[in-house]
Order: sequence, then structure tokens, then C-alpha cells
Amino acid sequence: MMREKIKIKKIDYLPARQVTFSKRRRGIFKKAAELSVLCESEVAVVIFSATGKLSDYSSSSIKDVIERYEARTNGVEKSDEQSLELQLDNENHTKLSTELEEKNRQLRQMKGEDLEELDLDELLKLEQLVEATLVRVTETKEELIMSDIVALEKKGTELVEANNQMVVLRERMVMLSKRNTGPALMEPSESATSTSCNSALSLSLEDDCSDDVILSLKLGRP
Amino acid sequence: MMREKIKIKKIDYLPARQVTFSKRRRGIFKKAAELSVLCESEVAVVIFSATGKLSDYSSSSIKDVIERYEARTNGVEKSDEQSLELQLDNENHTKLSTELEEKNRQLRQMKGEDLEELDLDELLKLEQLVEATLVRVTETKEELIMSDIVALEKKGTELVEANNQMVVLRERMVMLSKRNTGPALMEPSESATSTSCNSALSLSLEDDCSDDVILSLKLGRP
DNA sequence: AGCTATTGATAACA
DNA sequence: TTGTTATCAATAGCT
Repeated sequence: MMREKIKIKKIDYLPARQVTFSKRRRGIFKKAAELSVLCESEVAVVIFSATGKLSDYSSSSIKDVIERYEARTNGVEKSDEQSLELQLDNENHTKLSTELEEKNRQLRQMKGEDLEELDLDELLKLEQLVEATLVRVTETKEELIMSDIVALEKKGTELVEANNQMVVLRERMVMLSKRNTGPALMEPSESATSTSCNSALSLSLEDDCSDDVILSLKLGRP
Repeated sequence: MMREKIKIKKIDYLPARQVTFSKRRRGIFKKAAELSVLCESEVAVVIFSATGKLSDYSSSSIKDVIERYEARTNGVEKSDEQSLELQLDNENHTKLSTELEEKNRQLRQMKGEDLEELDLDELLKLEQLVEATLVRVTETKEELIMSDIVALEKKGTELVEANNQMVVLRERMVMLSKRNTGPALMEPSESATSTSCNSALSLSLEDDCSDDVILSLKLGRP
């Protein structure tokens, strides 16, 4: 009612023709862009309006497309002369593309996408595969965490050890000081004595002398 | 139901991509032809497929359109045409190879190989990804199984229904027989009456007449 | 320019 | 590849 089917023949009424030209031109450019994306192709469109105005679209450079076109059109015999290398290249390219596509498919399915393409058997196999991966990843992760923890514990033990040695050294020095300068010197009221260390270790070793902190250590699992 | 809206991005599945390419190419050519007629314009379309195959349409002569186009484009320094294509090919090739390599790496890690290349952060991310995949795969699998079961149940219900109708028919025939030939004819001692059906259904509907089995149905979850 | 009813294009499937 | 059909997309006729 509102709109009727048109016949494909010149639109006589100029304003309508201009409007249609604009709209359909946009439509074609859009379709060209879609095709180039959907199918990874190179598309070029050149339009001269009735008034001679030029419009063009190209998925890449229109010059490249035209050059490529002319190379193809003019050089039919070139594909006999130079074909070997080009042919090999093309074969290679096709092979690579196919391979890449296949890998992409596999990857997508490993990521849980496009699963509707699969039948039950394939789904079960994929499930097994993913489960196996998960086990390995988790194991590897835990090993890594454990080795980190062990390394930290070792470091901690070394630090505690170093601290103890320093405390001993300090006491000796205090003794020496006393012997040399008399009892006026402050002495430590308390020695750090903790020497054991475990993975949930949280200890703080500080001397009473506020300006004489020896070591402070804190370890823990998040 | 039948068709869903598509996103404008590369179609991954090759056969579908080829079909779409053909159809949309035809579509664009048709639109181009319509525009040229409706608005008396000159339209040219050049398409290179992903495999390098050339297709073109032009309302007049493509060469004319191209010449006209190039006349408009000032100062077009034509670099040698051959090297352009070769250059593009080489770039493409390199890009493809790199991409393929990367995908292979990702795929190996998705399969739980080469995990030692990863640090803890990457491992945690991978673990999450794989867990998400596993959830999706399992869900999809279960949906598929459920839909299979539903389909079987439906089939089962239909069969039971059909059976019931046949039993009724049979009873009527027996009645008729009795009326026509007297009480000498055998009659069924028992009618199958089960009309409900569930997924763990297991029923066997047989008439007492050993040579007159009507239906036998067995369904169940493995 | 916008706005819909309608035609036209086409994705999924066979 | 070609055909079919249910949907989606383009656009003709108006404002």
C-alpha cells in the first residue's frame, strides 16, 4: 500500500532519482564492505553519477585493486613466464591459510566457543581433553606455588639464622663494651630466640633499641 | 528460528564462506546493475576473492571506467605492477606464518603442553580459561543429551498413543467379528492401557495372541 | 534528513 | 552447486 514494487528502468523524476542514487550507492558500498570482511576479499566499487560525479569505495586501496586488476587482465601470458614462483607462493599461501583456519577452529573449541558444531562424541572427547588440561595446569600451578613457598621458607630460615648470629655477635660486643667502658652501656633485655620456621611463619624480630632494628620478617600464604 | 542475524566478521567455516561469497557477490553485481539503470550512472565493481580469483562487473566497459577514474586521480605514479602483488603476497605470507605460530602455541597451552613457559599469573589465567571451557563443554553436552532424551520421550509417547489407538481399533474389529461370525472367535483378554510415559520408561505391549504382536517399546537412560 | 511498510537479499539447511 | 524458506536488511514513498 505504502510502497510499490519498482521496475528497474531509469527513474524519470530527477529529485527521486537523486535520492535513490544516494541511498542505493550507500547500500552498495555497505554491501561491498560486508563482503570484504565476511569473506576476506578485496572489493572495489567505482561509480560515476549521471552528472559525472565520482564516488568510490574500496576495502583496501583502490589504486592497489585497480593495479592488481590490470596486472591480471594484461598479463595472461605472464602467468606462463613467471608462473612457477607465483604458483608455488600461492599454493603455500593456500596451505597456510587452511592450516591457520583449522587451528583457529580448534582453539575456539578449546575455549568453549562454537560448540554447537560438535556432535555428542566430539563433545565427550573435548570434555576429556579439557579435563586433562585442567589437571595438568592445576598441578603445574601448585608445583610452582610450592616451589615458591619452599624458596621463601629457605630464605626465611636463612634470615632467622643470620639474625641469631647477629644477636650472638651483639651480645659479645655488649660484653666487650661493658668490659671496656663499664656498666653504663645499655644491654639488650631480651634476645630473639625463635629459630624454627614454617610456611605460615609470621615473626617480627626487633631489638628494644628503637634505632637498632636488626631484622623484620613476615611470611604467609594469601 | 531458521536463520539468525550474523555479525559482520570473517566467516570461519570455509564452505559457508564460499557460499556466502558467491551469493553476496551476485547480490552486489545485481545492485550495481540496478543502480546503473535506475540512475543512468556508470558503475564498476572489482572483487578479488581470498584465493585471489578475480570477478568484476561493469555497467559499461570496465576499462573505460578505470580510465575515467584514473583521469580523475591526478599524479598517479604507477609503481611497477608486478612487485606490488609480490610484495603483498610476501607480507601476507609472513603475517600468516606468524599468526599460525602463535595459534599453535596457544593451542598447545590449551592442551596443557609447554606449561613451563608460563609464570604463575599466566597459569592462573589459563586455569580459569580452561575451567570456563570445561563448564561450557559439559553444559553443552548435557543439553545435547537432554534434547536427545526429550526427542526419545516424544517418540515414545507417540508410539504409545499409536498403540492405544490400535488397541481400540482392534477391539472394535473383534466386536464386529463377533457380531458377524458368532462367539467362536478369540478375543483379547487384556488391553494395553498405559498412556503415561517418562524418561525411564520400559514397557512391553503385546497382545495375548502370539501371532499378533502390536507394538513393543523400550526406552531408558544408559 | 527521518520514518515504516514493503520488497529484496540471504543464512541455514537439504 | 542449486533451490527453498524463514528471517533479516534495504529501500520506495512520504514527511
